[in-house]
Amino acid sequence: MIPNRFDHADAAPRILDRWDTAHCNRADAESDKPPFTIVIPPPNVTGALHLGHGLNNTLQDIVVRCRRMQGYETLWMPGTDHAGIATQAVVERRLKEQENLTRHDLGRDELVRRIWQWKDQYETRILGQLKRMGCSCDWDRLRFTLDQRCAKAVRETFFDLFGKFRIYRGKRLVNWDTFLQTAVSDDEVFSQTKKGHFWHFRYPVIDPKPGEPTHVEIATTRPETMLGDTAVAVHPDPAAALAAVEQATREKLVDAPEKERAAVQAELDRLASRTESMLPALTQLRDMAADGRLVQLPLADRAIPLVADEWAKPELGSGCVKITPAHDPNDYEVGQRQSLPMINILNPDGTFNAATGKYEGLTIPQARRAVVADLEDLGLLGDIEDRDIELPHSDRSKTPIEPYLADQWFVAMAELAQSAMDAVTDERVKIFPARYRKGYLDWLGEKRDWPVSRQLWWGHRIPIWSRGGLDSGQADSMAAEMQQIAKTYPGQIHFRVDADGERSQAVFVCIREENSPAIADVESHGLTQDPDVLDTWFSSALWPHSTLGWPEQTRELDKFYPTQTLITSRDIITLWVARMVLMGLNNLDRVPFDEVFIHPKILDGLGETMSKSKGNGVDPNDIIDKFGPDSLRFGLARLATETQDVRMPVQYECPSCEKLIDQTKKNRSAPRVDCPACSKPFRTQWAESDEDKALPKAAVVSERFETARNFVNKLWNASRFALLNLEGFQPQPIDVATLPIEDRWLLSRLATVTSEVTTAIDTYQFSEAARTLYDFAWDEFCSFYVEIAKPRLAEDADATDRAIAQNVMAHGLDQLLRLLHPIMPFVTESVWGFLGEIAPQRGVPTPAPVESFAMTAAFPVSVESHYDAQIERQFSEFQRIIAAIRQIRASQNIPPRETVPVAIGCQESSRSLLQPMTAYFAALAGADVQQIGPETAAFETDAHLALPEAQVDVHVDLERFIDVDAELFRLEKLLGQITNQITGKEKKLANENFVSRAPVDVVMNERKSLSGLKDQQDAVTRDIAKLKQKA
RNA sequence: GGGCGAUUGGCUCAGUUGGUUAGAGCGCUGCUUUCACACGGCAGAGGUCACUGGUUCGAAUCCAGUAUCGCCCACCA
Repeated sequence: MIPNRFDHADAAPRILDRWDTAHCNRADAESDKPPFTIVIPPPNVTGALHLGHGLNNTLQDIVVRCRRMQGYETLWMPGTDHAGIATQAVVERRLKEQENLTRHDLGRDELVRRIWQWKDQYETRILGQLKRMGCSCDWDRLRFTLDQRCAKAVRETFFDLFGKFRIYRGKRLVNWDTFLQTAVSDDEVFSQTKKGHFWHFRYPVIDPKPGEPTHVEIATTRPETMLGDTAVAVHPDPAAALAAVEQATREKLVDAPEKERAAVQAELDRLASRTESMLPALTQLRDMAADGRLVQLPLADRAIPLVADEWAKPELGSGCVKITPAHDPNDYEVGQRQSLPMINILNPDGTFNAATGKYEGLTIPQARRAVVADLEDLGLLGDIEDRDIELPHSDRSKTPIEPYLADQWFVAMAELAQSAMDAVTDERVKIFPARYRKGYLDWLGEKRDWPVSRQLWWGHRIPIWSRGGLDSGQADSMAAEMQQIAKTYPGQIHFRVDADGERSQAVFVCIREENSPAIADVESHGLTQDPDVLDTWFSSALWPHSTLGWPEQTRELDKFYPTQTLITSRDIITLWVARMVLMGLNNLDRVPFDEVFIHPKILDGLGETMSKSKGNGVDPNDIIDKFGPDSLRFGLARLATETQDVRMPVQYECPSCEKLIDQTKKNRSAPRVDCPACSKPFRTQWAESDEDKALPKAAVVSERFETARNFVNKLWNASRFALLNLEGFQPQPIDVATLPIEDRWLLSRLATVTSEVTTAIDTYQFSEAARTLYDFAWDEFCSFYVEIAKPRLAEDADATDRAIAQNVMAHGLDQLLRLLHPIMPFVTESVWGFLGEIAPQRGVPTPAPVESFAMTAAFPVSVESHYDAQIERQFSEFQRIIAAIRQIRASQNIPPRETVPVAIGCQESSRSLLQPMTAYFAALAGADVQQIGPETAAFETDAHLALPEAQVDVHVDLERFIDVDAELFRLEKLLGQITNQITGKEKKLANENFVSRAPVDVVMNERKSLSGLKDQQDAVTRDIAKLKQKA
């Protein structure tokens, strides 16, 4: 009646439905129970979830379910992240591909509307994935980083920081994406090596004095930027700098490996000759710089200064370097140090602007050709070297990045960063594993101000209105007007007047609320709102409190903040975790979470991170389809160890024959693959042609989940056995002390396992928890307890004992289901339902009615009084005897159905234990135990195995089965092993140092085990002699 | 360039404070299909724990160095 496979596809949706109807996931802010809160790391709405998210959310759900069962008022706050630039870029790219439109064709409102559509679509998909995995979030509380609640928190925070002067405006070089026309953050930039050139050219010195050079030679990979040059730099102390480099190279030569010596030597020679040939000229240029001398910037017809700055490396190029502060990050630094003007030569779309005169309107490549040609005409062009150039590219648009000077809003980090560092150093926030503390502290320690403006349309619009170009009189009267507005709407605006360019001033007003009446007043004075939006991490940083309703003083906030733990991946420790800490402290003066657990990353079989762009990404849904949600979860938890990233070889599943085909670099980027098994083709995510698209699609899966799937099946079937044998179950109180040894053994093991699993989950050792449960369920509960219980549960068994066995079995299964539920919620809930029907009241020692859901049942607490070391030791003796009999049987090829006579030589104390277990020897090893006790005699045709640790001799009667050769082979091999060990131990004990220095108990143990081995050796030798005599 | 981590049977990984014969799953070999489960059961083969030194009575484990791989950060006129 109950099928022999767990049908997850059928059961899981119904179980989800039942949990949902009973509101099992819901957290109640009015509850008296202690709170336990986790906020989800909100997945980006850019696309569907992959296995990395699968892992992240599985681990959270394990903790959440465990705490819920432990009686906490548990809130797992779900939501998604608007992911600013990433989402906008995805939608813009699609717009381009499908409709050949840019965002400017649509306009701001329409583009944002399209992105909302996209968001709705993917949010639905993401939530569907999470729900299918069994994530027990409180779905009614679903948040989005761009929803009204979050918007309110964002504005309140911005307003507060602005008022505290922790938000300021400044010009900075940003990574400019000329395609998307926006600044992108450093982490959205990747480098690509391109073939390029190193161009040398000369700038004329203005009015050279006699003996001075007429030209300064510089070299660059970006000739067109010379139009924005505002200086030429030379090192302030070229002699010392050269000497330092030479010294360093000489030291390198000393310990350079053989194959590199020649290269290092050549470099040293080059430096030496360079010092000789160039030092005088560089020194002279340095003096000229100190003298304030100018050079003529060709094509732009500007005089620019020679400056002395350490950025100019005398060992490189010509030793002089052109300085373009507005278009190069390093030159920008030099410009700041040397107070140089900064000339922007680009328009936002990457074309040259009016400042470049006749080059206006040219694209960068066009301008480059023009500049080079013009310099050549002027005779100022020198050598052109070939060179590989690392060119930064935008991760989003895949186009080259231009460093670009732009107005940006910044968050001043000095105090905020310090507060977040303190929280970790004084352990208000604990990071696991602890090694990740360093990265967190180092990054915050730099206290670099946080640029928060993004030139995007998708995000929280910066709540600042401004008007620039004011003279000082206008600025004063504007300030007075704003003062008036501030009075009219108390607490609604902050304003300040600031410099705007060289001569004029600007007024900036920050408005607190989205629908503030102050907005109309402010705008009536000609102020307009900043078009930029905030960095997506600004709203993410508020996630733990914005989702609970801050800045409102809600019951939820009171009950569920601060949260207890955060489970996330290591690449956002700085971007997200650190910022949540400092924002939590700023807004609520309390850290947002007590503990942070950083879990491993999932890599594919080639050791690469999974991503859709590589084609090795795995959709959790595909794994669920093939293996079921419990297998997905168990498999991930089992692999999530503390030290290692998870290496997960990935396969295509052939849609025709269901064979798994290993992914290789080659086939994972192909649009179609021919199945090597059935030779039918299938398509991949890359299919483009209509022909390919018509093929069936292969799911990308991993056979790594097979073990977990088998485990689910094992548990299901053990449960099935128990259920089938609980017929007529009657709850009754149990006197544990009078139970047979196997029952007390099970209770003792349950006590141990419960405490181990609890500790493992408390300390984020998910792999350990999963393994402990796997081993216990499979090797102990199924392989021993269930097997032993079989005769006791049989219909013809003693009725009294059968009733007891049923009670213990029901209890054992009950406890196992509870322990496994956080990791495998579906199969356990399913079995829980069946068990509840047949045994609605259960428990040892006192039966009680059970909860209707495993999900809301109490998590087991280790019953210390059930732990019994003596029983566990005795039982393992029993297990070892079983193994010994099986070993002998196997070596003799005794057919499984045959029963063999067995004699067990043991101490008197063990006899009373083993005697009642005769039936189990029969059931587990096909043994007919004829004698047990100290005076046991060997059989006439005897196979003998000594278990010295247990002081037990196992004899099997081979009368009917003897295969002399096989038995001799077994004994000779055994003798060899024993002899080897004896040799090792004798050697060890002969070592005077060992005997005198090692602890007494270690030495004693060695002696004891040696004498045991020697007895065994004698016995085996005798057995061999006897056997040979016989033969 | 700086930091972090890894290197254990064919594959993927465990291995607690140094202490008997280094474990598991998959794969492999042999046996096994009325009796919960063949997604099962039993037995077995397979490892000089990356390398070189050191500390120690004793090292997969601690220390130093080397090699390879991975991740993060910085830098690249």
